[in-house]
Amino acid sequence: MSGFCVVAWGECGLNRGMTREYVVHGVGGGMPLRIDYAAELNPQQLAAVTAPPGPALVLAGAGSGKTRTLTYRVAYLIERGVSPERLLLLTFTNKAAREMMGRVTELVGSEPSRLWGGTFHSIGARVLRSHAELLGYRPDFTILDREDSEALLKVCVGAAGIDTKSVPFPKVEVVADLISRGTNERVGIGTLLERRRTGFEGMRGEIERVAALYAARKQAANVMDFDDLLALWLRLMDEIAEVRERYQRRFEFVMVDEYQDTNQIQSDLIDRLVGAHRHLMVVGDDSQSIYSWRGANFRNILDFPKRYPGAAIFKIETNYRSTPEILAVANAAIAANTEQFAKQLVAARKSGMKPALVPCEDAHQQAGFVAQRVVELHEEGIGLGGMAVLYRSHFHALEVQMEFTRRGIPFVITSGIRFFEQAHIKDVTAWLKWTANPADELSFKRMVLLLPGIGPRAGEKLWAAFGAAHERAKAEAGGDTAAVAPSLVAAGASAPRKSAPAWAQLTATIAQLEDPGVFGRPADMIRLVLEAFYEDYAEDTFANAAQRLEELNQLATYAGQFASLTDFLTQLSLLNNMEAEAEQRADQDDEDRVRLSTVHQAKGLEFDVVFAIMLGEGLFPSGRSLEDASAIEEERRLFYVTVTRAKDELYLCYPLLRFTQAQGMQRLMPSRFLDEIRSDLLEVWNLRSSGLSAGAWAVPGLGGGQADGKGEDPF
DNA sequence: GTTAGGGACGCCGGT
DNA sequence: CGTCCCTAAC
Repeated sequence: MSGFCVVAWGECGLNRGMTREYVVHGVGGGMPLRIDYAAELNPQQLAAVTAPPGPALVLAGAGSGKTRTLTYRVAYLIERGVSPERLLLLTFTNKAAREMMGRVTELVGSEPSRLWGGTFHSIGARVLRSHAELLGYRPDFTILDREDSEALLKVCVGAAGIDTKSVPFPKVEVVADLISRGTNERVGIGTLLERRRTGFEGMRGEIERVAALYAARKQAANVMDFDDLLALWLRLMDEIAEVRERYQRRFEFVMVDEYQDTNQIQSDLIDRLVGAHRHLMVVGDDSQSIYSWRGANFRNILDFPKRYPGAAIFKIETNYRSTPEILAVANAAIAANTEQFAKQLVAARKSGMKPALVPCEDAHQQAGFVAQRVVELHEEGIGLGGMAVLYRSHFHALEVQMEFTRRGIPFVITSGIRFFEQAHIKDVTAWLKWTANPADELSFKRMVLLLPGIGPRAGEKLWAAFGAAHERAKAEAGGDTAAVAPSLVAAGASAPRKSAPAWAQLTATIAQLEDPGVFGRPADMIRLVLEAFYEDYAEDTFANAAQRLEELNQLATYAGQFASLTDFLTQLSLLNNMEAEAEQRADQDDEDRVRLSTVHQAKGLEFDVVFAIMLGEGLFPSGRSLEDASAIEEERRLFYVTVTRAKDELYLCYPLLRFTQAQGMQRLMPSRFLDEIRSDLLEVWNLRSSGLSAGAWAVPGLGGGQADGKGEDPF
């Protein structure tokens, strides 16, 4: 060995007196740090990046280089001699994980392949694959999406003998939510019921019984839902000392991004992962906590210093992203919130355009304005990829979508319907899921219900018949690995007579899928299902069969990059549409399209120009939050996130009228968040009420329009 | 027992 | 506007 460098860190933090040595192989002794940290980071960032081991809280305001700090921290640790496999980098979204890993790769020069980085859920899946047996699962478990888990839960409500018609019982969605919240917040269902006062307090016992049945069913089917990826991971760490010690030893440095979005189970997981060594760095911004509805508790970040006594605290407050004008609006927007760390974002950039306040008559005029302005800005040389339209809810984008389509403005939308949750995608993947995990009852039923003449009833019978046949086959084979196709043939005896030809086709297809030459190659498996069965089925079933088949072909192409079936299926379950798309075209940068996105999905992104639309009371803040002070505070944080996405230009738009099918045309109050901004921080742009054409509005400072009606009260 | 068609209803957000 | 549930016909 040519040499190794030893890094000793002692005398620091709570590890006073404890000296650790890290060895990196294959580099010359005493290798100097390749990256000039002091030159590439500001003093606040540098302090965090070079922080001594031990607990550290980094409070990084919007646009202050949070990701930069975290990636440099990883690079720094690696350069200091910490082996990449000793690091764990947890993020909240797949997007953040991908970005972070990409930047680390760039910085360090080559991909630190043994560095573990990803979302809590994906890391959980990874850990559980290795230890599933310890929890009564097999390593080939499949993952339920929301739809699947609600379907299973529905079965459990029935199995619990609850007659939902004669007894008032919450809907499955509500039961699912209760179970999920209970898991994520680590509280009992009774507590949740009392907290919500929904009137179902008396149903506590029944709901708990359903929850227990649901857990048992999942285990029997060898499937996990999203929450299990966290809950079972934590159980593993809590109950099995060997596993706990193994991961605590392995991950000597744990880093967590977006810590303000962690919920109880996630912060417990973090505690369990770092154990006694406490080399934990968490990064976040309490003002950007926007996931309380799924149990995120920004108290986690507020209380971090209490939870980890002696934690070093770093504040990074220089904002490099936005103009001072935009930052002033951001600071004004968040000021009304009472519960937050005091912090002051300091602008680093020079002055720019004052953010625009754009009252519109209705959503249609608003869409016209956005489209028109996009075209103008594009002509001024701003790339379409640098522009975004942000909104509270998916359906707010409808008019803008139509207007962009009409005018031929290229855009990408983070669609409300998830690609992987569409019927045709789920139909085909059910075949793959079931061959990967023949215990998966839901996938089996989805698959067989596609056949003509087979409904829920026949599906149930076939499932039972298959189970019996397969048990026999396994016993005869003397193991656990009998092929499933022969058992399917046997089960076919209980299929309705008229479905016999289809059943023969299905068993033949499954036999082919099981063939070692095909099994485990997801792209080939998808194509096989398409050819053998689904193309015909789609033609007969869907009006837009051609489009759906095209999407399935795309799915096959996407699947081509996966070496194993399990990897592919896991990825399918954990990635949403947009992320999969982003992965697919990661190398092409033909991204010259305006982005239409919910604020939630735009978190962590930045754009030259941001159009925030539908800023009306009941839309943003959403109607459901109006009665609840803490919900309003969360909406306000969401608004803060919206504003801080903008680098150069920000347009705050709202319609004065809103059409709902329930109440027809209604007057809409502008969002309270707009009222909270001092009026001199914004420039009012008045659109002509007669509709839109080029230059139809006052464009302060751009000379593009006439200043007619400027300053006029829009009401 | 299955499927097709009509009527009611809801509509935040994401792993 | 689409989904879901219920009912009536195949």
